[in-house]
Amino acid sequence: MSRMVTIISTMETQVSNGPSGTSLPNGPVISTNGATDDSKTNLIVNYLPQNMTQEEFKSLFGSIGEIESCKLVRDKITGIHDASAGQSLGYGFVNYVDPNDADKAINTLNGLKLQTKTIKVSYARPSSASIRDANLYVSGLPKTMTQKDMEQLFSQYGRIITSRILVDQVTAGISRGVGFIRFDKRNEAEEAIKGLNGQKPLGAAEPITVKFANNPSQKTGQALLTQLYQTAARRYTGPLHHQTQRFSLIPPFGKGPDPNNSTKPILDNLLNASYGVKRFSPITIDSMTSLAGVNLTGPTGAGWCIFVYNLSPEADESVLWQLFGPFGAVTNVKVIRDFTTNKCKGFGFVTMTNYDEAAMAIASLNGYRLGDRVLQVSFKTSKQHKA
DNA sequence: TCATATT
Repeated sequence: MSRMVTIISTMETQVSNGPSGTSLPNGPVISTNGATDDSKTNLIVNYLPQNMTQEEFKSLFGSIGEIESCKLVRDKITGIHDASAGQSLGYGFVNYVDPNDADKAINTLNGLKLQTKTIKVSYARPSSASIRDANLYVSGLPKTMTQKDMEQLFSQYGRIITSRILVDQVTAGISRGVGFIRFDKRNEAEEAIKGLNGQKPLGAAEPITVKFANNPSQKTGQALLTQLYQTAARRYTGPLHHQTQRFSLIPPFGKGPDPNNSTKPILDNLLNASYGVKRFSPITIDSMTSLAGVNLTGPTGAGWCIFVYNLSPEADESVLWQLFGPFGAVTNVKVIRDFTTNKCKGFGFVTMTNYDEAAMAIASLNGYRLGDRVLQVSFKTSKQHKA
């Protein structure tokens, strides 16, 4: 019965690290809200992979700079055993100590491909009731109408935060005639409904329907259970139809969901040489595991540790996220640096949760040409001898 | 008849 499961809105607080250098006796401290002014330290991150955890989220954004607080937003579910582990809503917030790091995070991580998603990193608007429930569902759109056309139609009612037209999965690219428009303010959305619901767009045969979109946090119990089932099932079978997408390296920047969000891909120089080039190493997984240092670091606690060799002195953590993120769940990355120069010593480590994803990343990235360097990628062994 | 953007 769907009424056995009720959803309450989330009012979680953001987990804080506390002031730097201060040790916290009882684990994470609960801060008051993140920045509520339009400070340049607080970011919103959208389109995160469903299975990304708070820890991975923090690890990813912590690689940019010191984090004041961060939070992966989740559903709070009552009526189900163990309500503490709510489903990720696919977005989160990061508040940096230094505004420069927030800027750097946008430039570096916006557009990053993680599994099947392309994440979006942008400044969070000041939290306010007026910006909530400003999302519209539009149906009956002419199949020829583009996202741009739709935005043009709706922009007369206010500032559009994001828009999307759903497309057919199989015939990839053909409009399903339905879409979403998120306005900056709820009252703008209300005006758009009044002005456009039941109206025919210039020259269209049929009128469109404009209404508020379903709120994800008030989904029915049934819908949530099927979603839980589907995400659970996917863990075992793997997202088969996404394989080609997962294992190709394509430019992560420039085609974000929001064209208004400018990206300055500072990693372009690092990744340019490899754009569009699929490089699959001929070395098989089996042959790799039987290579010299047989003592693989097993799935000890965190996951599978991967050794990455021949990184440039300028390499940073975000490069490793760029490279490995598309292959599956990455829990941690680390670039080994010289203590005095702070330059990369030529290698680093990546931890991945699942063996098959780690193996696929290795098979694809070992021998991968990054700029003018050829990477050596393998499972970490207990001893990395020098050749 | 709807993918997941405001703590």
